[in-house]
Amino acid sequence: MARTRGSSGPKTMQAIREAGVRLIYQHGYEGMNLRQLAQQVGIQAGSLYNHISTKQALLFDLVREHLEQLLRELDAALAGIADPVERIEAFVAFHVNYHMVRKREVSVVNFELRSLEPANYAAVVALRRTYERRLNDIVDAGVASGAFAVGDARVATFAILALLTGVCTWYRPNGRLGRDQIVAVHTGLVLDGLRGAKPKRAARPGPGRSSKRARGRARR
Amino acid sequence: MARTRGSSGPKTMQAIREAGVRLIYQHGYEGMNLRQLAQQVGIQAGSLYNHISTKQALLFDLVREHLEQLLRELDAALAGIADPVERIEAFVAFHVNYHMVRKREVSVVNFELRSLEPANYAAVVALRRTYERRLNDIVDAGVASGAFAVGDARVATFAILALLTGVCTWYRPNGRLGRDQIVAVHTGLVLDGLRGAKPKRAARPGPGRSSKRARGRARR
Amino acid sequence: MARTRGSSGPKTMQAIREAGVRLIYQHGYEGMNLRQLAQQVGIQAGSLYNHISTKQALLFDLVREHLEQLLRELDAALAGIADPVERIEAFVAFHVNYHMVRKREVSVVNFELRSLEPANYAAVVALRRTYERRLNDIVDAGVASGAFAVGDARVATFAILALLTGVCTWYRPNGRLGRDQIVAVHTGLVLDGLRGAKPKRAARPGPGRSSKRARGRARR
Amino acid sequence: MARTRGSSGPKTMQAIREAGVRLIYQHGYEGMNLRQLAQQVGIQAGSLYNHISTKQALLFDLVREHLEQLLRELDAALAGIADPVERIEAFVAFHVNYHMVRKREVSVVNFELRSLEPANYAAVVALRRTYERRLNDIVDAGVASGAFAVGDARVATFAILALLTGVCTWYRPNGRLGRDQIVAVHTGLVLDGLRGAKPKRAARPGPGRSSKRARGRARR
DNA sequence: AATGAATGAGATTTCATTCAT
DNA sequence: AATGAATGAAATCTCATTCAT
Repeated sequence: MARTRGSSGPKTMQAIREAGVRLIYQHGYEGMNLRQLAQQVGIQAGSLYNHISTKQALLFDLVREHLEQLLRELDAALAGIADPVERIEAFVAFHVNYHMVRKREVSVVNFELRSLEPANYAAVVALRRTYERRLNDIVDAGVASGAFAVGDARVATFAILALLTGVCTWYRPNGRLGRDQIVAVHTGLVLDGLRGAKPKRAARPGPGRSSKRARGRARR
Repeated sequence: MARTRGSSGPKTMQAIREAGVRLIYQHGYEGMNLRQLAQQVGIQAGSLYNHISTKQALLFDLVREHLEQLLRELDAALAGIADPVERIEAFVAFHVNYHMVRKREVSVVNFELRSLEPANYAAVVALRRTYERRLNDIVDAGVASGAFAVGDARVATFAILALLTGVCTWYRPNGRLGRDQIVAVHTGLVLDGLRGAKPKRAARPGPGRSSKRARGRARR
Repeated sequence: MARTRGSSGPKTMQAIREAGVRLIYQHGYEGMNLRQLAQQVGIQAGSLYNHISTKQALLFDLVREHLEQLLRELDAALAGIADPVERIEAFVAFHVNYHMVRKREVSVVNFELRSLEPANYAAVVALRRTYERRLNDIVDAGVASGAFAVGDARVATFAILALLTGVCTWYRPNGRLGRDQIVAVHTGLVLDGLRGAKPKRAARPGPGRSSKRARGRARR
Repeated sequence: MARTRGSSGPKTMQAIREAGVRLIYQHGYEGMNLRQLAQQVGIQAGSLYNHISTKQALLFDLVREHLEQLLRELDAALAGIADPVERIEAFVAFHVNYHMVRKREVSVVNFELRSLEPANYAAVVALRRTYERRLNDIVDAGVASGAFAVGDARVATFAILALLTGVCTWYRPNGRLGRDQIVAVHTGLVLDGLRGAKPKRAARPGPGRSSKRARGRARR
């Protein structure tokens, strides 16, 4: 007899989360409204408040949970790897894959932080810093071991993150390149950047400013 | 003689533009409201409509004008340079500097497109594609000449743009590094990525400054 | 137990409709504002939007529903009557009574059509045409049977409608004449007009009725 | 040096009047806005105030002037005619022609009175009453002379006005009927109504359902 | 846990009117 | 007599949130 309409039971919260990410990704936090959200979940707007406390709390929840999961999965992906080059490779593979598979969640995390209230913002930025530090530590270790040569480790860290994160702005699941290829290309770019390139003309002084070698791929 | 109320004259539109970029940068398009904007300009909210037709039209205007200016300035920066390596160097220097100096305008262009109505969105994306094509063409030319070796020119183009554009998310005018240093670091990263790196231990010969850009310092 | 704030329940929509007709009658569609309307209903202006979608939609709703009801009631009033004279009598009685009893609704329907958006306007005009056609058909039937003699059935139709509808502009419930008397006067005027009058005092017995056609001109 | 844009000189006020009537006819007084009006005149909205004092004053002006002209022209049309029937004919011809030729002005006068402020409203209604009295007096005179037989002279007056005024709601300059024909038809209708019709074929046999209507009384 | 109707604050936009030039 | 930019009030509409049921 009971309730005839809309979603129900313990699945509702999950549905809210998923629709929330989707809508925030499409319209931004400010641009999303709770009536839309409720409609996608299949309930009335007022009913959302049986599951969330405020719109802001929903955003914070989504962002924090995804950052925590990101960190957990990163640590799992790096576990047991010691060599900086291999750790970088693992990091790139993990980060790029995660950003392709969960591009919506990631975009929300990256672009909607400004809508967080100060306290929430601080908590989230701390998590993000932790993630950045993982990469920064690898770069530092590689520099220390002589595997990498970078002008500035901090800038390099940001640059790598920007480079790798950029993938979630253009990746399409059925695009020209498969995920493995995209990972390979980015791994090549990052490692090349971290090692420093061999001067093109190397030891031979001649004018020949060129020499064709598809080395990025070759090295893979 | 002079008008007594509020701001006035031909400077109002310029003030609206500037305050608009500032506020959209801070709060996003949806998060900005016209009362704030009017207040920053020093007029009443309704008076904005002597200068703009709608809030949406203001966003479109700001985005389009900045993309057009970006293109004009890029073309000026590349004018007269033929060699792909030098063109890349010029591109990086221009792009990074522009993104440091006008980080707000750039952020608005990059993050607020989703708030454009379909027709406006299409127009803006076309402009952005034109800009991307400039870089893509340089990469292609470099590959053709043998100066570059990349796995996939299109992905490389996106990767470089993401890398370089990322700078506007963390750059602070009085930060640790000066603008020239940041440009140098990024030039190094991009050229290394495009050329393919020398395998790490390769017996790197002498100082061999490959080009007039300050890469030596960056890599050090 | 009961709700504490404002009006509520399924009666609100009805209250909106009634207050809407009243206010549009008084101030016109453009002249009415939703604050007034909400106040008369006993809710906040924003709460109206739990019941209507836009102000325009409210007008359309009111107009369409009243035209549909008008048609339904007319058809009920004419049901089972075959003779054109009797159908005219029934039409006049119905129309005049309706326009006296619901003069506000009728005025809204007649005067506020120009405020309807094109699509809504078209729908409403179609309904009104249907109503006009009912009268036109009766006139045609009377002309065919020889009961009526009119110069032009279409003009006569419009003239009768104007004549009968005019009553709603001056009728006051407690005026000098009762509703039955007003109906009787109009029935007389219409039938006289449709049959063609006997020249007053005529003095000439003959068949009289000078000519059923455009007598005005002839007399000129 | 002198003025380069827009209309000018003594013709501006006339242009405002004409555009004002047109726009009020189309959108109603409340629905018309002064920017539209200014645009049709070819000046800026602010410049209107060199010619009018307020929007309300413009409406009052338009309405009053047209009513005064209507009265003047009516009196000219009736001058020198003594016989009630001929006076009615003259009245009908004048009124219908005026309402066909100036349907916009007339509609404004008829439908926009509710937007007049009380003082203006009173002045205008007084003028309109004067006009109605002209017709009422003719009807009374005809009844006194035995030329007309109406149930109630006052109702008949309103009915005739409604009937004749209705023409301005459907008349189109290039319609099926010419102005003369329309005048003729209405003259016939009015005279028939005023005189009382001769029962169609007299001595109507049959069961005669006609009698439940209170017509006998009305015509008495 | 859901509904549906309400609140109240605030958003964008409109508009008559003013006024220095 | 015209302009163009301003005011300030008010309009329609949106939306997060509350709450009796």
